[in-house]
Amino acid sequence: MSPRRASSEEKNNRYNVRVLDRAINILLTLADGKPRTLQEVSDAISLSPSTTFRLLATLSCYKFVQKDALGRYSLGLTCLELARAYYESNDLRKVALPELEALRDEVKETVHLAILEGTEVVYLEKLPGLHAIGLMGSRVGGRAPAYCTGLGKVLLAHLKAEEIEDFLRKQPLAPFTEKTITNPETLKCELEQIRKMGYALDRGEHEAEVRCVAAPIFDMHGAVVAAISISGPAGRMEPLDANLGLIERACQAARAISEKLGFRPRA
Amino acid sequence: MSPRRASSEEKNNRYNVRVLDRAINILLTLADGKPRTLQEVSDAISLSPSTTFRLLATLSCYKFVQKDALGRYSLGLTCLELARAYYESNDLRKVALPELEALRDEVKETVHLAILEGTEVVYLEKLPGLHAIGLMGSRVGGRAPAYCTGLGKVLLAHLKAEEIEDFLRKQPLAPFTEKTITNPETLKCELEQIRKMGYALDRGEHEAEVRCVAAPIFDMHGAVVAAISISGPAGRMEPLDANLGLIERACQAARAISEKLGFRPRA
DNA sequence: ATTGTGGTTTCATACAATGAAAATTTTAGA
DNA sequence: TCTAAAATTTTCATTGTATGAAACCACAAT
Repeated sequence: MSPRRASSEEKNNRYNVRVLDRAINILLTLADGKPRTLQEVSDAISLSPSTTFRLLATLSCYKFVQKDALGRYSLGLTCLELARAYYESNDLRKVALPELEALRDEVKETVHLAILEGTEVVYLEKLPGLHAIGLMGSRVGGRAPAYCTGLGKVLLAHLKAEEIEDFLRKQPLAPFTEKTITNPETLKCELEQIRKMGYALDRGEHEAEVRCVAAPIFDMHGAVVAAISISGPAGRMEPLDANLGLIERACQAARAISEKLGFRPRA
Repeated sequence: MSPRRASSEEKNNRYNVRVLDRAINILLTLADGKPRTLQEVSDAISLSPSTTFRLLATLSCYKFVQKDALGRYSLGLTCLELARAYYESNDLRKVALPELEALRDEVKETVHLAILEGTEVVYLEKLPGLHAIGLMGSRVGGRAPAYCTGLGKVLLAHLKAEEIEDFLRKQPLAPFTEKTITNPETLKCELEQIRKMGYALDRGEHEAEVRCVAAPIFDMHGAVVAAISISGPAGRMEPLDANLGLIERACQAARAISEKLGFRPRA
């Protein structure tokens, strides 16, 4: 699904502690959800079974990982508990939540809050729409490629020109649907547009049946730190460009959140 | 709120890797949500600033922790991502979810899924009721004391007698409300009752205005591995004992989940 | 400017983490 | 059920890594 993190030793800052590096690699490896035996883990991170065993034992004893009945390791409960802590103390999320709830209740469609992380979007909050069970694949803590989602495009649009070039160099523009933008030049134009308009549209570029409007959130320094979106099935959202009420409402909510973060509209 | 984990070095299994131990203690320390400066962290875990610095640098580089504008550390995005992985690959939760949704839609009240962890209950899933905004303090990944919640009591009830004694030795029965059971003997009787009846009631023992019905989930070996509950405001739930429909529905959902886990009703 | 505080880097040293290999347990096969 | 093989757990000697002290630096407060 999302581009997997390369095996190991990729982020060697000068001061990294080796054991920690290794232990973290175990966790990241297990983050794909596949339970592994000791051997499989030790293969995955290229360490001797004895070392791997000791690392897993330590992680295990704090419930960072757990052993299932078949002796295979997977992530443990502590991961969930740390996430709750992160989640609750996340200012952006806390500030945005009331606005997002109001927005969701008003438009009845699914509302997202997300940030840019590398070449991907990470969802910080998802409020499912009030219609039937959502067929949207997004999950809190989950990722999606930036170039083909409303949230992603609006976040990319506000990067520096050089960062955008950088992004294009790193990220191949694979087509998810008919509508996915796969030409770098086209994407750059689109981003330009988005920056000027102040919002992004997604006409099924990632999931064919999903349409979405996204708007950026600014912090007190005027930097874009996150984005929100309203998404729903094509049936209810089209014609998207003409749906000015929805677009306006998304932008307004984003502005309200920005102001709560200390953003001054006319700087 | 929840009893804090003691400072450090408490879980010294023979084979623990020291650095890892220390790094994990940093994470657990930061899990209270309070951002800390380098010094505060190094005090909290009783290590020299240089060592702490290096550990934090490593954690930081994998986004396990992050530094805010004031140079204070708090938990980072990776915690959220690991949790998502844990969450999605959690079989119990996956199996239970459809049942829980059906249950929630039917009774319109808040539905929980939880497990016992030490002397506390950890919520794995929370489906908010369909009435107004919930005043319930529970959160996925969060904890609550076992002895004064429906979920907790039903989970305790199915421990071995010796484990219950153990629990009572460790856990002081502090009163949260008028109704909290603070006498160990009374609690033991209550647990006995619960085991016989097959479900637990909470008449505001933790949060004064909340009532709750909880039922146990069994795995294929007949061991109790989790519990579910229906909770709501006293106004709508009382008279609780007489609310046989609700009780029956909770037990039925729990049984359905148990069977999906391979539990054979009449063994 | 001056001092002080907290953060970062350097460095020599001790000892903690390591892998090889032995011991043990578990699994598979007959 | 017993035997062989595989995987896990433990031991152990060695080395190189994590360590804290102290030097250094950035920056705030005076």
